[in-house]
Amino acid sequence: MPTSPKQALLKEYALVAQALAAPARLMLLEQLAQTEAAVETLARKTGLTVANASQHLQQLRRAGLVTSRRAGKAVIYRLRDARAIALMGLLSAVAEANLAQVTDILDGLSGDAPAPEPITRADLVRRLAQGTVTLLDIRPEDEFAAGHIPGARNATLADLDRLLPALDPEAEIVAYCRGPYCIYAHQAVALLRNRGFNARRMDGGLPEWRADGRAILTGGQS
Amino acid sequence: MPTSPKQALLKEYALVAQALAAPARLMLLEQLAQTEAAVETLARKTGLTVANASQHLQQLRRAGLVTSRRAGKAVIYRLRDARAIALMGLLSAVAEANLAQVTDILDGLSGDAPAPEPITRADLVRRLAQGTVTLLDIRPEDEFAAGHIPGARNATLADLDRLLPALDPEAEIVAYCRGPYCIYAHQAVALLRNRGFNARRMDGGLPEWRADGRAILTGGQS
DNA sequence: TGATTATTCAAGCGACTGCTTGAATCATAG
DNA sequence: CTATGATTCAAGCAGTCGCTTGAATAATCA
Repeated sequence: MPTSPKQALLKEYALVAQALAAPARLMLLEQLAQTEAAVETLARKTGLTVANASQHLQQLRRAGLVTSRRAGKAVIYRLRDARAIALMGLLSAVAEANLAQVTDILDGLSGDAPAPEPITRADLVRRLAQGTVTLLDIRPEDEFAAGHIPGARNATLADLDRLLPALDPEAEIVAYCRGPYCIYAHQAVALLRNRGFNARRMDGGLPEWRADGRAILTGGQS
Repeated sequence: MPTSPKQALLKEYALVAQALAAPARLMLLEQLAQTEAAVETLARKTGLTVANASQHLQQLRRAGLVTSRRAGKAVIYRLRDARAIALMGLLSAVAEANLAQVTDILDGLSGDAPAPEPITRADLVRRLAQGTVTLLDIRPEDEFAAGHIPGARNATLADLDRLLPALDPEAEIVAYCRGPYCIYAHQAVALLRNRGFNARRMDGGLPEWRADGRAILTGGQS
């Protein structure tokens, strides 16, 4: 018998979940959430071999999470729609809520003192309008150039110490990075708080900000 | 070196996705979204062997999606929180939006004419208050008894033909069942429309209704 | 206590995954 | 057309997954 429609449906749903079930593919999705990219670029950023990345990307495409198009000799992959971002976010939310392991890892990042609650994106907008907050984008320069929150200043973790003297010690500092799987912002906040600054994370990363339909600024260093 | 925190995090996230990556576990989650239950009950409802169901349930527990408690000689499993339902819903939403296969299967269920858009839960509430709609719960009687939407009438697919004469041919009929993975409501709507009734599905199933915080009626046949 | 019922454990199997390697394909540039 | 660069395909290997089977635990009941 030709397998019931119910079984066929469940198999398709499982296929989507399966696409999210490998760390390598989560890394690729995280990168793709920043901006579309060619296979070779993605392979380099994630540390995978090109052939391996290609295979993972094809699996993501089969699951309907990404699409690809040819551009000259390169093939550009991109997220299919914002739902993929929502799925990634929910996945990490479930993991953080229900897996003791995850909270341990994240707490470990923030050193001795517990990190404060992240600021919501809506609140951040208000604070930015008031000018009562310094916003840091903790991602590599090329990702910052591909799009960032207006008013944000780019800094990698390595840069951060050098940047400290230029920061207003009175203003609150908000850091963000790639999104749910990215720990740069966690680490930046920990470092800043160690130095005595009043720092916290933004809830979500740039992909979530973009998914909200909020303004994005494209182009070089700010 | 003790694997970077980043890798460790991704592995945990992947673990959650992996738990959703097998049709058998999706079936179990669908059942658990109706009501908590013992291993043997779940095994019978899903057609799995008891040992197999037990192993799947343990995997779900490791992923933080369900919890268990002992009750006499039985072990009762239940969803850990509403996030699991959200995750299941999003998974099916992505699959339906991005996988041609899925839409083919679902369209195949509804016969010749395409099915109308489902009614939102908020709209349904309004229509129920006005009394301009007949609500059908297309699930087995025991699940209906464990909780259903107030005002709903229980009917399995097999019952449905017998029930037809009692239905108001003028009123619109709305059907719902277990949730995102359940096709009973699809099938019921197709059957009713074939018979000339004005029928459509409710968006989501009982678990989503419950997750909204809406009223649930518990107890026997209505 | 021993018998019963519900669940879990442990071992084994066939199938599938993720990764590597090396060759094949495809589009552009000379 | 051939050469080059980017990607994909194909084969192979170690490791994991899902399922089955039969035994081992737990909690109740007579």
